Amino acid sequence: MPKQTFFNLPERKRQKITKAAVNEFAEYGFESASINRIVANSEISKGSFYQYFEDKMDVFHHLLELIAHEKAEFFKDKHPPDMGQGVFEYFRWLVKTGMEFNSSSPSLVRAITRVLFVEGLYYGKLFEEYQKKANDAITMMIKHAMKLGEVDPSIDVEMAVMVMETWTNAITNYILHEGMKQKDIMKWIKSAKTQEKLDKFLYVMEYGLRKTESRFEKRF
Amino acid sequence: MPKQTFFNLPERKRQKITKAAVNEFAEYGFESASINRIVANSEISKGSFYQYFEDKMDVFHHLLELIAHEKAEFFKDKHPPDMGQGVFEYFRWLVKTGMEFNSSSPSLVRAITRVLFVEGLYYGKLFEEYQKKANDAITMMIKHAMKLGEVDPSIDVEMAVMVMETWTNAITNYILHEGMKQKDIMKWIKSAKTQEKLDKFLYVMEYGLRKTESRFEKRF
DNA sequence: TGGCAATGTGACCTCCAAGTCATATGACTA
DNA sequence: TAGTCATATGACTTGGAGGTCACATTGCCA
Repeated sequence: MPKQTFFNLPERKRQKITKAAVNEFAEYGFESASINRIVANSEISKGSFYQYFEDKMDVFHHLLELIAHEKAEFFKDKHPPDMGQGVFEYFRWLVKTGMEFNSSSPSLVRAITRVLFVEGLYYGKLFEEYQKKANDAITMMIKHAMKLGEVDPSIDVEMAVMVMETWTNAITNYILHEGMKQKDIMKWIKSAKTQEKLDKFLYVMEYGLRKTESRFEKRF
Repeated sequence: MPKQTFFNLPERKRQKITKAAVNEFAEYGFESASINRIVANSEISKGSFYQYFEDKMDVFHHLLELIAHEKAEFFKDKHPPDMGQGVFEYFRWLVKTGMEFNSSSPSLVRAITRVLFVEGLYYGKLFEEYQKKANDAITMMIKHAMKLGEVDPSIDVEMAVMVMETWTNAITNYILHEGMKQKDIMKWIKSAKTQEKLDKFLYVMEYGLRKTESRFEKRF
């Protein structure tokens, strides 16, 4: 947690620092992020930085809190489909709405995912608790879907969770990577073409790659 | 490419250096790998290092050549199933045999995948050509499978390739991560339990997560 | 044995990182 | 106005990175 001094700062200054930190982590990841550069880009002195934050991890924590807050705000007035529609429909909504959120703060999301789910793979316990949070939510969803008989019962919960996480990550990476090239990323996300792409991703997750008689030509 | 001096070295010394480099990249990735540590762990002097290699990238290139060579050796006397068995059967064989290879040189594989497919995501053009090679092979396979009508035709080639790559990566990461905890990783890979796990991964890729009437209880 | 080319060495260079601290600034209070 | 306290500053310390180079050691051949 940043120190009180940081929260006493005028809004604009705080945002400038936050923005510089976001860009730094998004571009360099955690390990290679440089406090010197953050300081230079936010036009504060090195000494000030250490009056606001304990260290690099502390700034990153601030970003984690920020994204949690922003995500909550973003999802507050969105309405998920009824669970009666099925878990896959719910997950589809979740991913699509999640991507809209991502496109509303692409750098912040990129910074967080890069650190948590890419570097995090190798940093052991450092970021474990944050990864666990995402995991828990998906686990609950899967267990629910299993009870309803929507998920293939020959797949165990642990694996299904891993599949969904793998896909969420792959899609997020894909969207951020492609989206960064667009001039209006939100518009691009909402475009029919991108939405169709998302549908295809989720379709493959749901039905697999193999052509099977029963469902051929049902979609697209 | 390492300099000639490196190849003039006695086998044992060369192996010691290689081993130190492998461990360094496996543990720290490319960016954070330290030549000082490689030098210390291989018990050569800094000066010698620069007589053998141009720079950090040069050592890494050596590892890329090494893994290509070792992989070719490993696969030389393995026999893939007939293509008549179907592309998915072939892919299953490829992944399983690939995992056996991975367990025969886990640190080397970990070093390479970490750099190419994790850091590589963010380093732009640096490692592009190597990623492309893997891509091309899978693309060919998919196109072949499409012609034979094994892959769902509503999925385009590009996406199918991405799916297979995503899976190959996810499985490799999973296996290396879990496998590193085992005392005999090769034995663990070949165990019925692990093989079943691999089958399930590939089953999900092939048929998806959703329970569908037609194939329920056909497997496991 | 003497001489020379190839190989090996580590002190040293520059650069940049994280983190510290004596000092300056400026706003508010007695 | 004088005094006090929170805030701001950047020169400085330490440490480790990549890379260089003058010199030492080795091995081989005339």
